[in-house]
Amino acid sequence: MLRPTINDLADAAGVSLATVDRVLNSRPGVRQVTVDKVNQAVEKIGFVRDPFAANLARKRDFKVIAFVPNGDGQFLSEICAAVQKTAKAAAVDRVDLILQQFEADDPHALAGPLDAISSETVDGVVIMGLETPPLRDAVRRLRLRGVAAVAIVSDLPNSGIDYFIGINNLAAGRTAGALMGKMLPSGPAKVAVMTSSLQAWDSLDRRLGFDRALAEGFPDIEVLATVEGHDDPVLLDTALRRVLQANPDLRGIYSMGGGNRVLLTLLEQAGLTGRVRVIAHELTQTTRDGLRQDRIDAVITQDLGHIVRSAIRTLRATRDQRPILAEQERIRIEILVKDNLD
Amino acid sequence: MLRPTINDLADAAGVSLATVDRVLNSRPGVRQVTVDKVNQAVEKIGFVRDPFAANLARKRDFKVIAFVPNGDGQFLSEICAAVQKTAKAAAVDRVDLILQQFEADDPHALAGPLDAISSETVDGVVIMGLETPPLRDAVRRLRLRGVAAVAIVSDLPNSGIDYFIGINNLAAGRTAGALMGKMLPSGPAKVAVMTSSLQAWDSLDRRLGFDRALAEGFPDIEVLATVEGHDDPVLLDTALRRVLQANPDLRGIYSMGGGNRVLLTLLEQAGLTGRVRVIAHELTQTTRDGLRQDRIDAVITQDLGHIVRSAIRTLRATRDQRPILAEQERIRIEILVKDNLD
DNA sequence: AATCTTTTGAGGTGCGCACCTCAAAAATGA
DNA sequence: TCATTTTTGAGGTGCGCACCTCAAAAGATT
Repeated sequence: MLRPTINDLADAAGVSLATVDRVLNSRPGVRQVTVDKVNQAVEKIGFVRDPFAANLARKRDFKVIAFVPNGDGQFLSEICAAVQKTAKAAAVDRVDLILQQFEADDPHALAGPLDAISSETVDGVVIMGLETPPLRDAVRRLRLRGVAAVAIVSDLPNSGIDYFIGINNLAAGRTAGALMGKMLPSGPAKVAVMTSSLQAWDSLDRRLGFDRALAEGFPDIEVLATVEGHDDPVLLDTALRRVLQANPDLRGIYSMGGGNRVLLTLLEQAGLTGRVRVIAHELTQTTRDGLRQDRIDAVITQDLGHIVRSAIRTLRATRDQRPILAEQERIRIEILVKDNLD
Repeated sequence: MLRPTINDLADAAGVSLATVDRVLNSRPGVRQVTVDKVNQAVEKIGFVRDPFAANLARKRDFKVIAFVPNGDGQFLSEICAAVQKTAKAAAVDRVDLILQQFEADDPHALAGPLDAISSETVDGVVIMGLETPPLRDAVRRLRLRGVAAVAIVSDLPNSGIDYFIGINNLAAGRTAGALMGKMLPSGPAKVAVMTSSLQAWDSLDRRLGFDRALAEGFPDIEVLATVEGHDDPVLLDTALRRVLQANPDLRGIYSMGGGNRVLLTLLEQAGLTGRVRVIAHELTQTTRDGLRQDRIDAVITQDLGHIVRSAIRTLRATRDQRPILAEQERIRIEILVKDNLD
């Protein structure tokens, strides 16, 4: 008997197939004694439910909605592209993945649609969003209604989500810090840090990690105050110019969020390309080109395709009550240089 | 009709279910006209076979044998561990993965078992091995017998395998070179390269890539001749000592294969830890500890778990005649520093 | 036109499981 | 003890597909 079936299980437990079914699918009307008997038999013969056959019999697809904020950042576009690509490929596996965008600025723009979701029609949701009280409460209600939920990219620690799929941003910042330290010649040096708030998911953690790694390993390096662009290219340009002028001895820049296009243009104009170490976040068209053209030294990124696929697998495992392969679902903090780009 | 079934397909094609079955499973006795009719209907209604239901009906598991050379290197142990871990997890998906080791030194040790494999009992094989004429021919015969085959870690370019799952070692070497260059202060410097032949899969490519990246981006850096340990700790120790003595101004070491334990011990004894940049390959206990203890600056590695899982998925997709998600199966050249280790 | 061959259709069975109904058995209460 | 409730069993159906058999229809050959 290579793989015990429910029939084998019924025999082993000394009960009927109907009872086995009741226990396996936690249907009511079974005494605890009998439940235990079946569960013991499960252990004894090593029964593992075939999820494929189960879902086939259930005759239902696995429906998932992915919520991604709208906006014109390249990073968001990449996320959406990853979702749509995964949706296409996952259709074969009876997964119905739908991308739904929401107004990023309005904290209720996501809560509303979430409240409209019923466990009758949707099995799970993937959420990319910053935790706000309305969102937190909406996710909690959603979970209570029996809908599985995972957060991607940015954690929702107090929302009662099932899992967070993404990188540890403190560690990402540390990684950038360690790299920056190793790439600068020993001795005193100044390093700038920039971000553009909205896209700068978890910039605080990244900054903290960056500072810590440098303080621990490279105490001679001075990290300037964070330059914030607030998603405004002009504003960012002005702020960056000021920093460059005030610090002619600047040796490195850590770009934690968007605004890389502005940064690279400015560095080029200032004749600093190649003379200032640049570490940026997320692989986008700009950062990819930046690496290729030796205008960026390293990019810290996460595999968005992996994140989305992992989110789907995790949601599905949750519903099928299957274990999760932690190793497979772990999102790595990737370091990209010109040569390991593709 | 959310997902057309073979019944819908039969209707759309204007033929019977039996004929649809004959066409889909390429059974004989169908006129070309009819075949075309069915295939056109497939396109028209967008029929996609449900691989789960198909395999359920086929009532057969997916049997795979993974061939890994024996030996006492840490890298090989990691591979074996990854195979066994995957085997356990894949059992749920009706995949029967078996690890089979072979004598690495004997070119026929792998060819023999491969010749013994029949497509009746085995669906696919995963091979980690260096290409030799006997192996190449054995793999070719295997493929002719209808058994799918993928190579992992090291490519078998002339063996007619279905896919290679692993990194491009030239690019890996380039990556190491770029990192080394960026981590050394500008100006002239000497860098050593070491390997320990047997475990040093594709060391030639790595060396080549390393040299190229440095020559292109950091022409001031001089790369010394490769130190070879031939899997002998004493020999390696002696050779390394000689290099260190002859080059007191050595600033970096690129370890392409095994022997990292010897290297790190030696550097520690020579008081060079932290003064010489060290880039090593493959994440093992030694390199992991080395990173943690700041004795290694960076490790170039590949996710072995990913490789094995990818190999299984690829073999399965091949048998089920499903498309392969290139993006998902791509193995990345990972750069690890202390802070993005886990 | 008669025979032979190739092609097609109709129908059934089972993979492992979910889900349903109805009756029988067991446990519980009065 | 009998009536009531709870628990269990027996049996069936269908998910989408593979695979099998046998007969009918369509072509090809003489």
